[in-house]
Amino acid sequence: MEGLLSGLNSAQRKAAEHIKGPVMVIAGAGSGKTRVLTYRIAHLLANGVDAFQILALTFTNKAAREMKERISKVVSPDEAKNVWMGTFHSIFARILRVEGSRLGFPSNFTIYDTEDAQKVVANVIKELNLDKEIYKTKSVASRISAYKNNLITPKTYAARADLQEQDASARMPKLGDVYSQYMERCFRAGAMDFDDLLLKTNELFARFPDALAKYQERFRYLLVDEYQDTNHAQYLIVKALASRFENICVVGDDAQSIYSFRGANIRNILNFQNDYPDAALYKLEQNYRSTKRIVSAANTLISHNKEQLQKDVWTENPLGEKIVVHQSVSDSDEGQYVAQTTWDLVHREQHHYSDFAILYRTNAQSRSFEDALRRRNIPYQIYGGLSFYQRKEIKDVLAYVRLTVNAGDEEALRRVINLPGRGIGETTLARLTIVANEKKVPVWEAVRNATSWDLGINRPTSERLEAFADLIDSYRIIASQQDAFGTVEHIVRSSGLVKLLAEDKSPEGISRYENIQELLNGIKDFVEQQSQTEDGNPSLGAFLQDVALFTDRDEQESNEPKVTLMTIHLAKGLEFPVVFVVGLEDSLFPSMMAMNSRSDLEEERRLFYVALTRAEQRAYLTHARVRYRWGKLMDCEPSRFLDELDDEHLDVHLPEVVKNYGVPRELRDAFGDPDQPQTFRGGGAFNRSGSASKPAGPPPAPIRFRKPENLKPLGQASAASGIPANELILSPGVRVLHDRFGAGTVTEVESAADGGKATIKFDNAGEKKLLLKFAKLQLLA
DNA sequence: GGGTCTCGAATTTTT
DNA sequence: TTCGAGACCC
Repeated sequence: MEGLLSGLNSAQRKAAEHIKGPVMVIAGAGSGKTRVLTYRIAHLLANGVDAFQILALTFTNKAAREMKERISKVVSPDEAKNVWMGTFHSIFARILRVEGSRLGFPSNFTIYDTEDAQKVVANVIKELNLDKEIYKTKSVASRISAYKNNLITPKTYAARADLQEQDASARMPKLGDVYSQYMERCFRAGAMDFDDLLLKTNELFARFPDALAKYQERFRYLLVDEYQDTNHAQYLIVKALASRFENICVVGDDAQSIYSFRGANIRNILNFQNDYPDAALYKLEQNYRSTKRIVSAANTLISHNKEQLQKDVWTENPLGEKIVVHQSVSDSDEGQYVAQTTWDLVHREQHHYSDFAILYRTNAQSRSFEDALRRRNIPYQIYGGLSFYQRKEIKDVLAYVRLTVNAGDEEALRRVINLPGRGIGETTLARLTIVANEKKVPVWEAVRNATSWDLGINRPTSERLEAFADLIDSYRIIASQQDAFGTVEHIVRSSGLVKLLAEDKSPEGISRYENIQELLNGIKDFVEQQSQTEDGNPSLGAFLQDVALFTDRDEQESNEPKVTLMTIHLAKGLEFPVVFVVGLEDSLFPSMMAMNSRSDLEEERRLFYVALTRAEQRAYLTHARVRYRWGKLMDCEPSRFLDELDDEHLDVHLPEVVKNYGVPRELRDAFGDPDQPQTFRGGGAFNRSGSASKPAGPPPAPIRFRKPENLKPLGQASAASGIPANELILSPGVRVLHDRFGAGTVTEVESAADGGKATIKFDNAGEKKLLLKFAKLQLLA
């Protein structure tokens, strides 16, 4: 143990060894926060603390998993296993499975994801006959979510004139009704949404002091990672649990608080010392990640924020290269610059593709980079967007599973009752809902008793309903006899889902079919994993609990080095040798919606801080002068944040013609004039000078110069000319490699508005027609 | 009850 | 532009 701790610097070590009483660790970017948490837990165990008495809360599954792995290496894996470590949601879901009956929830309650929750809201709005133009599903759902995160229940809401007034002035006087009806429906379905997991935990602890005492007694040592991102509900849970022994250690960085739009409250960390006047404060200020220039630029940037805890991040790392600020003509040009620079660095400095990250403010920006990378045949991986478990076909299968485990699950029922088509339509469903509401029972009850209850539904339809109920009941029997894999395999076959998908021979349909296979493989893995641990449970119910909160996007990690593309939000906690922060333009970054208030703008600045501090060796900041947004060509001004970096660390790239203008404020004056867009629509000249200033090196794929009037993103420009970008590298006879099908030969390439298709004869998988935008094809030499 | 078309909205999103 | 929801028609 001593050896372990000696690997820490003095601040890290003090934070790890201070185990009694409240501790706050302010951990600057790259300062070894995870090391401290890991060693702190190891140190607790070494000092005789029972592993069962430690609770560590994180925000992502990934963070929890990584910490678990690290701890297993330091102490015995058996002991590490006994530490409760997980996300707020998974830990409290686990507790609610045990204690939820006190609140009237079954132990097999369903967890509704955001999509499910929104569907419930939409149904309620409809049933209450409210104007859906005013009561927009999404905004109603997010209001409800915000209330829950602030522990405002429908009952509290009814007593809060201020909130009601607020909603009334947003023309939604009935919001309280929607909210309480929503809660009622979830309750009846035996379902909790993500916010409920926190809200109900608070309710449990408030209403049942013995339950609180039990967990206070059990979890004597609390650790909370990313404390700056806790919302009010999480804050209260932590506070309640800690109030007995006050052995609480929170770790965070106020400068990296970027989730206020989800209810995260930066005050929680700023006020920690008010909550615990005796709290010890440790600051981790030495950065081990980035060069001096990057650290210094980031410090200067964040110093523009008024609200922050005082700290002084420094590093012993080398000075490093200047941060490159690059201006591009257009968004597609920006993509080309990033791809070209990546290619150059890989070929001239022996970087691997996995060293690179392209970070953007919004997901929509990924396209120009995909296009450019694909043209150079640079492998990349986009993170974010739909995760595997959010795909329709996967959710369909899981809906059957959910319904099997919890018959009350109304959203699951609605999803699959007519999938595949069983002649049960909207009208029937509406009838069922009305009757269920009248009787205050789950909709399932109405389905199950369709023939015996008087539903006002014709005979054949009632019989179809009963047949459906029989089908689900039969799954329940299978589930009690077989493991999760056997059950789900049976479900997808006998429900007709597989047949439905197998009939769809389109590339998308094939991909959906493959996803189901993938899901089954995943379940097989789960079952095998469970059978390897002594207290493992391979049942369907256990699988569902595992999967409900695993909406993670870190599933597929391949061995092949790839460039990473993700939003800055997703990049928090990660690091890369080379980082491109792209789209640094006012109203994109900072976002248009964040420019109205100082606190919003400060959050955007923190976001930029997070982006910049992901970089270890090199950082590139790019912005474009024009960009396609919402289908329109827009003039863009450089981000105000660029002005906030010190010039001495910057290396500013401009197209030759404008080099002598300086940056970036002047740039705005020179090019921000919307009346003269022609100035820089002389695309050709700028393009040429732009590429002339790039480091030498042959581009591996053809780059076409656009005509002035054709200044469009690559995909569009080339589609117009009949040669979609994707197809530039594909032609009959070309050998390619597909993730799943292996090697094959292209036999035909078709143009299409959506990016084209290719027919490929695979060596071992036969001939397939693939949509190029889905098939991640690699060229074979 | 199921398919097609048109209209409208469009940050970030650990769970 | 792109996606999804809802209207409309068979």
